[in-house]
Amino acid sequence: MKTYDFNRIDRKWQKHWAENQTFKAENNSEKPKYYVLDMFPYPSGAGLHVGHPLGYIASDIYARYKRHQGYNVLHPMGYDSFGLPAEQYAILTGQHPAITTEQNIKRYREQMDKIGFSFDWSREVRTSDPKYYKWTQWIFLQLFKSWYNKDTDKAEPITELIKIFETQGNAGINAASDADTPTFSASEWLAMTPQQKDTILHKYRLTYLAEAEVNWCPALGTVLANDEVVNGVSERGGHPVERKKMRQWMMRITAYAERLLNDLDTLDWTDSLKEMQRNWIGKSVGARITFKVAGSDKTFDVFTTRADTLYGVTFMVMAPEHELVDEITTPEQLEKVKAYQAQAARKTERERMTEVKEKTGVFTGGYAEHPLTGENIPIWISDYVLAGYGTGAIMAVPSGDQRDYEFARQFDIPIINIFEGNDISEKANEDKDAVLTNSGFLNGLPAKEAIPRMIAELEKRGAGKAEINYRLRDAVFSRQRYWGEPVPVYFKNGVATAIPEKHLPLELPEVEKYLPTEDGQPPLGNAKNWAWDETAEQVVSVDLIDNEKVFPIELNTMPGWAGSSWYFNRYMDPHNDTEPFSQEAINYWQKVDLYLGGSEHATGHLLYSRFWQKFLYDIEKVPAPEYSVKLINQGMILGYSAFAYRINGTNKFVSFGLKDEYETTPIHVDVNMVDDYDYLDIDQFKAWRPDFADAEFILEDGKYKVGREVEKMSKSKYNVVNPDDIIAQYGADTLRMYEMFLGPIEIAKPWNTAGLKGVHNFLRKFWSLFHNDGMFDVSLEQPTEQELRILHKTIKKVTEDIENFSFNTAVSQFMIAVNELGKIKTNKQQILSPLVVLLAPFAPHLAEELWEEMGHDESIAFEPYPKYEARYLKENTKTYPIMVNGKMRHKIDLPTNMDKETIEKTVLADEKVQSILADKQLKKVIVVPGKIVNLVV
RNA sequence: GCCUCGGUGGCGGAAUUGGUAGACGCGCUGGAUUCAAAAUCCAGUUCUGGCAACAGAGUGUGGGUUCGAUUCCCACCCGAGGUACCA
Repeated sequence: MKTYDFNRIDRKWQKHWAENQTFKAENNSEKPKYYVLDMFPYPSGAGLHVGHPLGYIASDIYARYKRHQGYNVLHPMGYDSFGLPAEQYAILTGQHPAITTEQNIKRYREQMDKIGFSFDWSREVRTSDPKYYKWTQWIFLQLFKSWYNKDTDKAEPITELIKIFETQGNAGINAASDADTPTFSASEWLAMTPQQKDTILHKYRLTYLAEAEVNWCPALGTVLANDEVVNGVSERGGHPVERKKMRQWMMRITAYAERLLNDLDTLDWTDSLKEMQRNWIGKSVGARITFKVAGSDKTFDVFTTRADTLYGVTFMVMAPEHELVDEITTPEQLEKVKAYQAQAARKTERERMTEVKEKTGVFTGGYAEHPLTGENIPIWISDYVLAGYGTGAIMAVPSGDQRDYEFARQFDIPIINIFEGNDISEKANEDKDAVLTNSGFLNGLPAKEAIPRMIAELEKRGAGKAEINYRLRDAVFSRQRYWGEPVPVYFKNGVATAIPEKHLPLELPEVEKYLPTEDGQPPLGNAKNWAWDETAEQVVSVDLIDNEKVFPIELNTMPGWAGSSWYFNRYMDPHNDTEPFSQEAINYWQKVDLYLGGSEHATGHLLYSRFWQKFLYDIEKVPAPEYSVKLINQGMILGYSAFAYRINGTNKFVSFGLKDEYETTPIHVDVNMVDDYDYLDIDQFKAWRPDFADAEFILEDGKYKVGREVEKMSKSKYNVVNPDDIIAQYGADTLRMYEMFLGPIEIAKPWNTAGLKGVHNFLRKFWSLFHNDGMFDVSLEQPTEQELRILHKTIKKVTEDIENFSFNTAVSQFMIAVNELGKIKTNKQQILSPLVVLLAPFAPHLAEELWEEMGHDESIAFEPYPKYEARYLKENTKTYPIMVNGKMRHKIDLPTNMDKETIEKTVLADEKVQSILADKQLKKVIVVPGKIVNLVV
């Protein structure tokens, strides 16, 4: 007798789809297009766990659903295959990262294939493939060759900028450029050496070299971007990070800050995700105010959002690294200032963060002149002012800013109270509605009115202007690593020069060691062939470097986010060898229609890729300034860790319920040794690790119960569940449906196998509807009204649920349908056939099998999606709850098309209603048609 | 501290222009089947009281609007995520 043989069905149809290339998408079609994208994975050595495919399953359901609806669906997958783990493995073992990566990808592919995804594998991309990174390098060079014109609000060729320099100098240019860009005339430009010109151009390029304060991680031997540093330690590995000045490649993402911020309004993303990006960009509107150094013609600027508080300034604070500090420090203060600067430089990010409580600082001995009153104001240095934000200096208003207040109290600096009715003995007043006093022409005004007046006054005096600042910094683009895209640039006597585009890709050279060189150069410093011969136009040995024809190539590689910042466009035309993607392909697919991925990429990938898309839009390579309007964040599936409790100092373990009677230490045990009722398999546990072999146990009810805790799924916590195991036991369709059934896709939830059986039962029951004693048995009889109602209700609800990405409730709808149909033992083709199509996105293997059994030759994958018919949904009557004073007393069935007055009359005429109302005074009747009748007594 | 989201049975979670709270699944209880068990099927399952009919309470807490609030408003408590000396 045949049963629901899911293993056979899975294998059969996965083979069928692969052999027939069922899901291969064409770049042109009569059908409307739809592009469903997943964030591609880094192929790690650990393989996939049940948490990884959650988003892939959801997107696969939607992609399959769209195919049924008649769309030409692009649903690709690839690998973000440059990355640190493969490199670290290479350092340990000497194995080339490409080999490790290849193995890992193979494993990932096998695991993904077992789940039955409808990816178009002919479009697979890998960021570490030279054919792919050729174009990552190409985009890098386009950025290198561009500057940002704030007047046209877009990127433009640097050659145009050079023309302006040659004819007019740079005075009239409104560009996104470094703060320290000098002003020069056309003749001054023409007189510059190539090196000087190069230095200037880097202040304008969208990728540029700069001496920048970076997050240096000594343990990893590389710099990190801001989003790769979490709580002062590296995101990967948790190593300490320090601030260090280094010459680095940078990406001028700040040029796009305003557009990145504004266009968030056009995106259909979750509020929290948009908010994260808004905070990260951190726009603040304020003013730049210029202060003169007393007794000198030097000036310096501060940035403030509260220009109106200028009369309350009693001291200035500069960041310890501020360039003017050395000049203004008096000989008497020199020693203290130097000591403070040295101390500040030594501090790691983490130390700075933990020492926030107390303000520290040193007086420089120098004074600034107040731009309005002319009074002398002492200049201090302190690390509470950051070199990297605003101008690296502030005007301190202790009565209006809590940090300044604390600093003033700490060092006994006077406080001028500039707010009416404010008590400055305890804290500063940060209330924006407070009215100013002691503030000359601003007295009596709140901040809202005072700020523009102050800015106007400052502009009149040439001492300030309105300005907008962003928290967002330019992104560091250099990594001192081997396993990344080489930067296609060589250094011609110090001038960074692009390798001609026709010679891309600049392929990663072989090295003997993946570690930095002995003199501290990045790993590429170990490469023998890593010099550029300008005349031969090829890569040659470093021994030939003569700095006349042969020059050294850049040793840094690109960061992990480079390759992932444009891959979604490459899928449209993945094998193109003459351009990143053809205009034909991008004009057909346009952009991603649905993007699924984790919110952990909010301030990394999702920001950088928007930036690159906008740049590609500016240079007219892509048709849309945003590539992903609709984004869904799938929540993580967490591990359900299990603990055994070892009694301290012994090899004895006590069961969870009794552990409080002892001093114990919890120890992670492998969740695969624990059953659904939290009981530990003691024999397996003893065999697990040698030191547990002779462990003793204190049991409760003859069993050992473990403790449970929800944690991130990770190998070290022994809470990893492999999808392969679930599939072997229950089949791919059960895994798919169960992961959806677990709860809404966007929330984090622990993996718990408890409900698996329920979903598996559903699939078995569904299969049973088509089979009688294991034999296929479907009748061609006409369905009854009741059966049609069940069918059409299910079509309606499932469709709505898919459209709302509410896949957990969609699965519930299927279960309801199969229960209802099971009760009346339906086996009618006219009911079951549409249900199979409905189920196909969720459980494609079973659906294909049943579809074939029903006598179809073609795959179900493109079968038209069934539509519901309203006539089967309409109920002719509606049960109205009859409420008395808001409490339900009775129910009456009434026709749905009855009007308000008739309902009222009918209800009042009802016998039961009259008996309820018999001795009560009726005050009013509230009728909500289609919903309720409320009698108020 | 600030920003965002959330808080519903023993558990995962349903329920939106405000209208019978707890769909569906798990678990649990009882029954059928079985020598027995597993599996399967049927019934029940928010809590309290009651054999029951039924009564009362109930969506984090307190208040408000409303005939009627899980849903809207105010205040607070708790949790998750993000962010932080950003001037």
